[in-house]
Amino acid sequence: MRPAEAKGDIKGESKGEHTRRVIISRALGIVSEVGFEGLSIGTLAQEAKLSKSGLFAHFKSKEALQLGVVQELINRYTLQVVQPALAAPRGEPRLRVLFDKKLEWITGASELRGCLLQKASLEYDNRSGHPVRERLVQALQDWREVIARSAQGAIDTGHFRADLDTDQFAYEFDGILMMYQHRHGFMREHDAAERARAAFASLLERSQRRSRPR
Amino acid sequence: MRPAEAKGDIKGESKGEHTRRVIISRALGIVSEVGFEGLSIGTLAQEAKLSKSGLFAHFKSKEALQLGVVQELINRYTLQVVQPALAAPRGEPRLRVLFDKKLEWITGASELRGCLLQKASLEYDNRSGHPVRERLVQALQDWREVIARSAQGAIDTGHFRADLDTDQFAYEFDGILMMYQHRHGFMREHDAAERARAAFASLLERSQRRSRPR
DNA sequence: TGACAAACCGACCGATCGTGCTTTTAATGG
DNA sequence: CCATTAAAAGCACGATCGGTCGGTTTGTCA
Repeated sequence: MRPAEAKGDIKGESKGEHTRRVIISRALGIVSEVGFEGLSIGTLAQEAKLSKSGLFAHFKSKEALQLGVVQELINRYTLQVVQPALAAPRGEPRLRVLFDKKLEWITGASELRGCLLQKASLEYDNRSGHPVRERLVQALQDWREVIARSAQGAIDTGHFRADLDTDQFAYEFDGILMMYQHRHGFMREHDAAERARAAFASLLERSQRRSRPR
Repeated sequence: MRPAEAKGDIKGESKGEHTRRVIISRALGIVSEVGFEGLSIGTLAQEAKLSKSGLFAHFKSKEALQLGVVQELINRYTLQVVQPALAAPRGEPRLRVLFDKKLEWITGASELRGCLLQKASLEYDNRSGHPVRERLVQALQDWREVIARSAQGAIDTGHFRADLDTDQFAYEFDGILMMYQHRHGFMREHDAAERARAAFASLLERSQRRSRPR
């Protein structure tokens, strides 16, 4: 019979599960280099030291492979960006952590270059109905809500003024970070992080209470 | 037969030049659908009603083709976004036109979906040394300077406060627009334009004179 | 340990990729 | 109107694409 495949068994990991993790890990590296659509089975197999068919046995299609990669990306994003923020105290501190962690995520201490979610969203933006696109849309909606709810938390704690539009806050928050991805990753500007932090400081200031008299 | 196609017929244009324009025009459409690297000679030839080799004769390599497409993109961008702004009066009005025109450009009144320059910049962001990348970097630096210089103009005309950091202004200006591309083109949010305009209004307000004492 | 399923491989498929080389067709100029 | 030249087609190449299939190795459990 099948071995007991209880969910989330990291220690008792079967060979196949281990290989699958290796594959997706390598795939992430490739995707960050040649883009999402540029990920090919052959190259990936070579990278993972497997035969094409051996690799293919783990995913019944390329689309499933792409979905797996996207899901892994989302998992890492949640782990490295969202969760540290949720662990921070509510209000402005949480938003600062959220910003800093995403900045780190984009800067890419690891081998990943830039925010692959953003990259992927541009690659799939007119692939209506494509499962990968739908998954990305959902993930990025979740992300937007994380920002907006954190902003609402800052209102509740009294850091932010009560009439702040939290969705508008999320829009500008993410805009600053998207621009950082562009200035840092593509334009290779050395002072991109300073610009981003300055913009964020400005956003925070004008979101705080009694920031402007009328 | 002289196919005087209603499509922009330039007077002293030889056959080859006309065909080249048709090719690049079709290529732009394809690029906006399948991305920049996804542009293939075969598909493009079919679209332009040419044989693969017939098309290939116009560009000695695929890289040259890509460069041609990028250049055409830059030309259109200059024509539809930058020049209308330069025709507007200096100061805040010019910046408003710059913003509106880029918003229209992203929204894509034509068949083009979203800002292909942004799309391309993400596809080539780790292709260091690639001619297409270098061309894009230069174009986007020019764009950044257009914004910054327009902001400087607004300082000179007295609309903006004298101590405004024009580069910081350009950063936030473009960030709002990049976010619009994401919210409109990918997330398909109906109120993306309102969000963008609100963010821009806020940016303008806090750039104006006597908005806040430091 | 033996059996059986999971994991993996090598060969192969048709299609398409970018790119040459040669030939034919069409435009142009004297 | 014809000769020259430019433009496009025809054809073929090696490589790679996603994907299939039959068989072999290897891990796991009774």
